[in-house]
Amino acid sequence: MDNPDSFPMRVYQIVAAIPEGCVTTYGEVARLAGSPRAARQVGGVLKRLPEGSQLPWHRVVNRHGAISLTGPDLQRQRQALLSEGVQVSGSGQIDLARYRWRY
DNA sequence: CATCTGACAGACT
DNA sequence: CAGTCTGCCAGAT
Repeated sequence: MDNPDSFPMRVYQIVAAIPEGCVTTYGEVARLAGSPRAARQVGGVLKRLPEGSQLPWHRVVNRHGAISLTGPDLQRQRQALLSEGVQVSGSGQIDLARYRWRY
């Protein structure tokens, strides 16, 4: 297991705190995790989430408010967001000004 | 141990 | 507005 201060663990705790019906960006998660320029690693952590994780990873999008995944993965994230009231265009575009979570 | 590769972002050209 | 470069850091090769 990772020690509590590891980057992955900090990311887990932050993402777990994002309220339902809201979204935030990879960069924001990285910033809150204490590594303002490690946005890319946030994606890396979420990508390797253990099977069956209850972490709301779908509430994390890129700085443009767009879903960064492609193909079927994009549709899964889109559906997850739609089901909790977040409007998402067919291409995966979200209105950040409206749904962005402010810490 | 050296390199490469990203679910990104910000600064710069 | 579209490329290009760099920081960051875990995993894979």
